[in-house]
Amino acid sequence: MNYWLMKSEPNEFSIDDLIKQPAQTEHWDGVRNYQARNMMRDEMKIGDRVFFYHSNCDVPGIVGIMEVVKEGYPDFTAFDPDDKHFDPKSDPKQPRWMMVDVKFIKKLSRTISLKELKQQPELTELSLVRRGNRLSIMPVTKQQWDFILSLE
DNA sequence: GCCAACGTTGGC
DNA sequence: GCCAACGTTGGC
Repeated sequence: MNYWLMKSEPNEFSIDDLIKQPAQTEHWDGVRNYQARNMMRDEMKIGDRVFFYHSNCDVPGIVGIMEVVKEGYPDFTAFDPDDKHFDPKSDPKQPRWMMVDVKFIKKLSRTISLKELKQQPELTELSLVRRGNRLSIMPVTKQQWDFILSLE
């Protein structure tokens, strides 16, 4: 099993929004970055665990856990001219963007803030805390995963 | 293939 | 709202 972290702006889609979805499952659409796309297309597998991270908000940080329940498939929002994430260059016959489905597992008892994560010597290799890293999806090692959960 | 211009991300 | 960092685009 692999571990991941995925960012979302809570005023766009928060962990509480995920909880409200049917089967507490939602497709993770709108990723328009090739590196992140490749991870969803090639590496994320059913059963993988994912931290839900709230970005661009009062207290950026990890707020919960979800799991991958459907592996990479075309992000259909790219085909919809009315969608915010419409990309005219993504051809349905040869989709440019991919997504996975994720299912809610749990909320953490508290937000583990970015500030706190940055203070941990154990996490200096975590992409999230590295300067200038803006990837919205990133891998987390098992060691990092377990350590982060030990902070809760 | 280089690189300047531009757009986006996201912390602060 | 600012702006640093980074990715993408497109002219050449």
